[in-house]
Amino acid sequence: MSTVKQPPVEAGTEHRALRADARRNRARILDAAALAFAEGGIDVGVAEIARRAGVGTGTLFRHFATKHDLLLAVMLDRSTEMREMLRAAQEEPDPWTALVRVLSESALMQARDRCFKALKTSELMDEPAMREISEELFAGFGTIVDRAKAAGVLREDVVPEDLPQLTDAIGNVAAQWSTVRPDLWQRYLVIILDGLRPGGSPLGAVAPTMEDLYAGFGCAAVGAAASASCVDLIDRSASTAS
Amino acid sequence: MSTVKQPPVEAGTEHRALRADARRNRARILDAAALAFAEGGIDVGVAEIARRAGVGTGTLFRHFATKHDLLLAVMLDRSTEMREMLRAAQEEPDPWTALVRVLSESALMQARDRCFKALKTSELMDEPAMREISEELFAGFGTIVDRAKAAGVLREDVVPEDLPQLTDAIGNVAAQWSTVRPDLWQRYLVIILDGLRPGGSPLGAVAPTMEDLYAGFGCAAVGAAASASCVDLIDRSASTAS
DNA sequence: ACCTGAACACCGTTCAAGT
DNA sequence: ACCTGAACACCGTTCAAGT
Repeated sequence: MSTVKQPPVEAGTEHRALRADARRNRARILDAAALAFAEGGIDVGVAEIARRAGVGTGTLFRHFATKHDLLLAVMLDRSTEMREMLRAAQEEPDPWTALVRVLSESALMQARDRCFKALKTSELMDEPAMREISEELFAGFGTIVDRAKAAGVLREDVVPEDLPQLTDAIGNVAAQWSTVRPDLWQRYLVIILDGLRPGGSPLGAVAPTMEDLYAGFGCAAVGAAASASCVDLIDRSASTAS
Repeated sequence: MSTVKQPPVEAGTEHRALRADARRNRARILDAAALAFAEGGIDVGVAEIARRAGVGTGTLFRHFATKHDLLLAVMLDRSTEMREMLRAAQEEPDPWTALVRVLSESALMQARDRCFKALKTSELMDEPAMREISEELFAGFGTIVDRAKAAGVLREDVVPEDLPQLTDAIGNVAAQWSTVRPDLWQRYLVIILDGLRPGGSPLGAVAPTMEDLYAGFGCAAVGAAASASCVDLIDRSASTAS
């Protein structure tokens, strides 16, 4: 006869002596969810995840108060993998190779796991835990970009905050064609890499800041004031051609 | 006491003398849906669309047998706009400017309308009507690419079938930052344009075909055999740098 | 011939009842 | 302290009853 609802285990708060069966159930739910999200996308029913984990749906919601929380836990794991990938890339002696590794390996990660797409769609980036890891990832991007610039192999007007957009662009192609043409993304990686060499045309829009990135993730409404500068861009780009 | 279900008006079959009120309702539903999808994404409830259109949900489903059909009808309209945009771009005297226009204007379209994203996510590309229009769009892409190659302003190893991926990549950025940084996509457009100039590094993956593109849209399962060629790419790209 | 809204199936979430 | 599944709310879809 519980009149007050018991709050589930917080995501951040570390498990203070969970009962043995509870710990095992939590782990099985996470595993089942990660697998289900990866191969089925984020629309797989929570009932199926519970079934695959061998628990009741009530148990699932005891550990993760909402489906969103479950997805968050899964994505935090994935982000950890990404962080380790970045750390490895930083030890790469050649600065250009390091940049290529970051771009191509994050494309491969997105090709393998369907729920990376959810990072932009869903409101996952509002979570403080997610931002914390992102901050670390961005720091890693900074090192990669700075080294490449210092070595003179990367155009000077690119900033670390540009990298998420680029990994995204390539990752989307990699994810969409992962079965039919698993290597197709490389074409666009090469095109972008060529465009990142020093001595390119002026970029035409001021560099994004950290605040821009976070604001962009939370965006819900639609703007309609972007049409004006299009003509400018065409003129500028045309004058550089041929 | 209708025992047999009456099929709703087919999407392709042109309205053979709809009753006046029915025609008006159909138009109002389409308008309401287009607006709702554009600003709210494809997850807006069909009940809200019906309410905005001033009809009952039953009427909505009489005209469009399923929500998917309604979305299809809306997207066919949007594709028509895109076709007209392409036609206008083809009349551009300078081949390079024509290419820039196609890329930037499709980015702007995606920034304005949230449901362009649904084109890849949803199974909309399975529809014959959608393919028909796509075929026409691809033909337009072909003209743009051929002219630019002939003028010597575009690298030779790019094919028309590459354009959808590139417009997608830029369009995604445009859509995501449409409110916060409506011009941000231009940075990546410039980078990609620079990478499209003649004399770039070898692309590293064979060009996509029409069949690849259609297969990619229908893809549901996840492949896991793409990791091998990553190292090759890094080596190849590193040797070209500095 | 077309419109309508109550009714159904499905999915995320809750909670009283169990151990 | 934790697990469970029936029950609830919500949304896409249907259909018997209306005009």
